[in-house]
Amino acid sequence: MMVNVKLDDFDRRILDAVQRDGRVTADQLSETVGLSPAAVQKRLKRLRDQKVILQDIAVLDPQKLGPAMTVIVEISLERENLGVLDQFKRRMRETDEVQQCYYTTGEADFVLILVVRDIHDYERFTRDHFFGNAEIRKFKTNIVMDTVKVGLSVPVWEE
Amino acid sequence: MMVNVKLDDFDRRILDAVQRDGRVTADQLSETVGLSPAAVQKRLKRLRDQKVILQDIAVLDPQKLGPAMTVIVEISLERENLGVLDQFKRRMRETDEVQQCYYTTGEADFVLILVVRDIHDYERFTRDHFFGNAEIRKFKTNIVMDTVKVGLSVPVWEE
DNA sequence: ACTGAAAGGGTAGTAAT
DNA sequence: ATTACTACCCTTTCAGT
Repeated sequence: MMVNVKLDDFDRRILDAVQRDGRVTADQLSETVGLSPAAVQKRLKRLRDQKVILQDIAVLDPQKLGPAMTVIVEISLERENLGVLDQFKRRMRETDEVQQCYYTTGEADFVLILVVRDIHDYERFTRDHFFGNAEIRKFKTNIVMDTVKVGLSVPVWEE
Repeated sequence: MMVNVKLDDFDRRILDAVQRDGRVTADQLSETVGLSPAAVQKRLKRLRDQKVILQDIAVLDPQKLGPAMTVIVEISLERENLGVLDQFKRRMRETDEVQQCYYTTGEADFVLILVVRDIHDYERFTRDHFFGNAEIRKFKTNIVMDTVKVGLSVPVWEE
């Protein structure tokens, strides 16, 4: 379960760089962080092994793949027992249209970020996943008009 | 503003693969898509030039970087005029804690996904960005207890 | 049909990591 | 040593005549 990973400032600088651009070479990185290319590569390998770097991915433009719409949905469940919760989570993880899913406190139990083709596609989604599901008490839909900022970047804080 | 990029099934298979794992080699890709490594690379270059692939990034585990908390905030503005909107958007783009920002229809005007250190850090954020801002009518906070699914993956539809 | 241009794949050699 | 990049050549397609 090793949650305790200690990172120094070199690690932080590397992480800050690769989360902005994962294609920077160790050579370029060596200059910005102040280590040799080989040292940078060793650290990168360690950071991946330790799952500080979870994955390296390409970010696509949804629009370019065809008509696309982002929808944010807040869901309240009927009653929260573990079985229902886990089943719902599993289903969200398995569903392609679900880009992100958060289990939250507050008004909503879940917040989903979906990418669907159009409003009809979303209507179909609600039929398949919400109306057909007795556990869902209500849900609230927010259509995204402007994706102001997207990313998965995390502040790399100084200690 | 050439939005029209036509993609064939080869492109789709490449995109589907790299958005899951951006570190697959052209060699490996060549097998899964059925082209030569060089052809795959040429397509990757084109897809990046055409901004179908927007960026290649490393995804970090926020927890591993120190204490971290994800918060989803729904914001309603006082009155929506273009100046206020644009200024707010710009500010969100510039703020490190703001991982994602969406301008939406529905109950909320904006939905933010923040990554902060702890609840006190969030309190400071609200003071700096919400209470000090006369344009913000109200905001609703959802603390994330479980990040069920994260990613920026998009369905790569068949035509 | 014939030709020439354009697009895209493969091979192979070179540079980078 | 492995992987990425690229220059070169070949095939297919399609436009214009």
